[in-house]
Amino acid sequence: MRFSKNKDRNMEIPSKYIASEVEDKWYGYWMNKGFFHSEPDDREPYTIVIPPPNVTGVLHMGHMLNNTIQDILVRRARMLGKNACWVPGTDHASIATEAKVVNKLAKDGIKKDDLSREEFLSHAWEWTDKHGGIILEQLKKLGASCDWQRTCFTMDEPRSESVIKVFVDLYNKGLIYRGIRMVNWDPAAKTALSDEEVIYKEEKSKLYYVRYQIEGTTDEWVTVATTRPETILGDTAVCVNPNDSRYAQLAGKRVLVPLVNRSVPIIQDDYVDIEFGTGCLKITPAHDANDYEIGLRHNLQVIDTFNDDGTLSEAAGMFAGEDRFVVRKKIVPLLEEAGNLVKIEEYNNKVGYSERTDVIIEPKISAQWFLKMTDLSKPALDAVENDEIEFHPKKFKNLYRHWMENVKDWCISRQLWWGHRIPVYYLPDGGYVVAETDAKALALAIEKTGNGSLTVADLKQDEDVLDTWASSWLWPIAVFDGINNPDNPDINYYYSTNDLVTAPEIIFFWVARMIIAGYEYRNDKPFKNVYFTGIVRDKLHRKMSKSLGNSPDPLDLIAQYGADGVRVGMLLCSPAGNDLLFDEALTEQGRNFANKIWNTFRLVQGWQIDETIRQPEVARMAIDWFNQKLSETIVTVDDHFAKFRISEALNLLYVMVRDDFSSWYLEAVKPAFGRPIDGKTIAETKTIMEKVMKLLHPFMPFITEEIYQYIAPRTDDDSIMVSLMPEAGVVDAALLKDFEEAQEIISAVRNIRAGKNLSPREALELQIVGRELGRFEAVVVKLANISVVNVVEKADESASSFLVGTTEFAVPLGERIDPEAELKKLEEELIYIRGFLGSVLKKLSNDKFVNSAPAAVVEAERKKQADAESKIKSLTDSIAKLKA
RNA sequence: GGGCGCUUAGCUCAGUCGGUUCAGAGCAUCUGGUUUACACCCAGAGGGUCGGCGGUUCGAAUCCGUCAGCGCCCA
Repeated sequence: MRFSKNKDRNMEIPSKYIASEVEDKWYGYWMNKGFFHSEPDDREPYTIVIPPPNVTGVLHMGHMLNNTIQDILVRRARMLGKNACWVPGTDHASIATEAKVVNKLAKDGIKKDDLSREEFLSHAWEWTDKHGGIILEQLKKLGASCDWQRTCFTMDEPRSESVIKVFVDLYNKGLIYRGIRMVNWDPAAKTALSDEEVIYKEEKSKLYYVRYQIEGTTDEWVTVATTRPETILGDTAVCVNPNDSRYAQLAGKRVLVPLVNRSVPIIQDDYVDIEFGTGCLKITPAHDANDYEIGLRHNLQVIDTFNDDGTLSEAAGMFAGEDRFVVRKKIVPLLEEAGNLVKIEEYNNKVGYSERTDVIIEPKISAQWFLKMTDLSKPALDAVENDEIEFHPKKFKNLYRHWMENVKDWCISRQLWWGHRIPVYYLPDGGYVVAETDAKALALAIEKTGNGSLTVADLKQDEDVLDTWASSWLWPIAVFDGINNPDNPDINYYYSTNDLVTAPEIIFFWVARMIIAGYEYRNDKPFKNVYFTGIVRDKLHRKMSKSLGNSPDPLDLIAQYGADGVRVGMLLCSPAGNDLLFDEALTEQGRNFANKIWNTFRLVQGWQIDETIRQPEVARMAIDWFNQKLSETIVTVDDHFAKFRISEALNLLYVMVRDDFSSWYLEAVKPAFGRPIDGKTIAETKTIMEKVMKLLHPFMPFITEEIYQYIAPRTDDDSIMVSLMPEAGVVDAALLKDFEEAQEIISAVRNIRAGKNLSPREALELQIVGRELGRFEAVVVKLANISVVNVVEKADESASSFLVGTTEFAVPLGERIDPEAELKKLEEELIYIRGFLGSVLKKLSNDKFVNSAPAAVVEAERKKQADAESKIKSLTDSIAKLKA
């Protein structure tokens, strides 16, 4: 069916722009025409891959900001004649999604532990199918010009295949290994977390001083300080600093662990801080990362006293099955009873919480899969260092360098079901093989064991899945299927991509790893520029969050202010790289701006046209000027975009539309009330308006399309979003300067009117002393409502005078002149200029300045001097005249 | 504790190479305005010791040092 965008051109245009009535119409039209879709061709490509939001997530303000910026970049690139492709998609978000599914099942009375892996996954897919993609539909409301035909999901088939293929490849390169490590254990999700997924919070807690009896004595003790008395049951040593003379005599002795009376050695290690607590540290290698390292150095026994769910295990010897925090409470009185508790102090420390489940992280010894990062990260570090990849703002380079130079191996396994299952297959008699598929694994197993009777059923695949980032780090490659088909036309054309827009909080999780993957798998950067947005906060600087309830619903905002209004509002408060303090007043400002634009259109559209009238001089001059102004604006906008100063580009256009276009240009060409406009001026005005709409289109796609379609007859395929941006002509700076002078004259005359309460309808005489007014005289005459411009040698005695540059102007006021006020005004100005002249003369009388400053600077000072002297002369003349 | 960054108008921020009448923008505030596109508007005004101190320089918001305050990252 053919989409109809024709409208009844005779209908009266409403005085207020109603966004909700046009936005869906144009989005539908763009979709229908396939304008968002890209295929490789001869044009230069411009590519962005979306930071994939959580598949079951909903749109929040951070997405709004991020995707607004991406859409602006993509729409602009498209209008610059590039083949623009913005690839959308979603992320499976292992932990977050699994947690949601577990909660949902719990509400239905189903425990995850009672389900098989397959049963659980079918629930998870059901959930994904139901909620997945909602967020992408929401992006359409924002106007996002994504190539929806290319929508990807990190767990769809090509992407899953890519992830597994990469795992096998890295394993075969010797970069993946299985290691026993202290990991951040989330006892609620029962999975390991990366360091980046742990949030440390300052907490009031207690420091317990506990004494351990020295073995073989009856009343000799050492006292340790600990925040975690429940871990005492896993102690396998007590440690002191070798330089601590207080404890020198303890070397080689043993102590008894309280309550369980286990005999453990007293060891010496530099790690112990002599100043902290008692200077004596208990060592629990299974439950503290530092203790674990010390344990390795001193060959200590490792006793894991916790279960995966955070309860104590049989190995603890007591409290088996009870929660760690319950045990902390219960163990204290027992220690006291046994005579081991010395004292308890209040203490502030930082406690790690899981980003996803918000439970306290338990350090835990665990077998995990790791990726060696040192060699892989080298090219990725270099690329950013030498600006092959540019960060905007630049300050993030430092952060990146610091992380990359201290990069740790990446723990890529997660004890979850929702995700890409690790392609490691354990053999019946020990050992394992790594392969993309069951069949390949079996073949490998047979080869490895020489046992031809093995079947798939004999292989046991690893239960764990891969960290979500282990799929999203391939995103810029995988969305073009560049892992599975490294030489396909899409990847060759679109990769590497141009810009990535994301948040600085995932610079390590995601950005750094994408760069690593890019060089490893394409030998090329994944993107040229990374633009880091700020965090959206409320006006009290608080991060927007569900729990605070301080985040507006983006869709409500769009309904209320229009997508264009919200986009403008977001950008107006988003300086590059800084957090933005969102305030609904800004979206209101955005809506008001849309309305302003709408009314300029109403004005232009409402004029009667008479082709027989000659074009007035004033209109011709205004058109000349505005075209220059447009060129100047385009040059500056280009520069802002080149530097990713998107907010500033919008600000410039905002001011240009409101002031230059509406207040100056349109007022200058506007025909007298009730009169028609000449054909030439209306045609040129519509051309100008069309250019202004194009410049605004990336920011405000809907209203600009509406006006573009309305202002001239269009073919069915003619849309502003696929039109070309206006180009800057040569800027005539002298002309712009002359117009500025005209603006100053007009403002000054208006000020005189305001001061004297003169009606704008009353035409006034304008005197100019000693020279002609210049090329914009007609504009001054019209906009200041001047009856006649007279070149005079001396201004009229009863005139109010003013200076523009060094030229004196005057408006004769006859009886209405107030000599007192006039005198006061002139004298104040004289004082200011004399002061200014003084500072200039001071510089010029300084030989050091004259001799060492560049000639141009000295020359400029001399010019200032001459101008000031000239001004002083005309001011003193005027003052003398008034006093006479 | 280590590292990085920030501090400019009431608020949020620009300010390029140290040099133009350079201390700026938007918002907010105040004053005036039902001019015929727009009160979701227009025309004006006020408001800053450029965090403090010291240094370099003919000249510093800009460069250096130092102190204070704030933020982020890492331990």
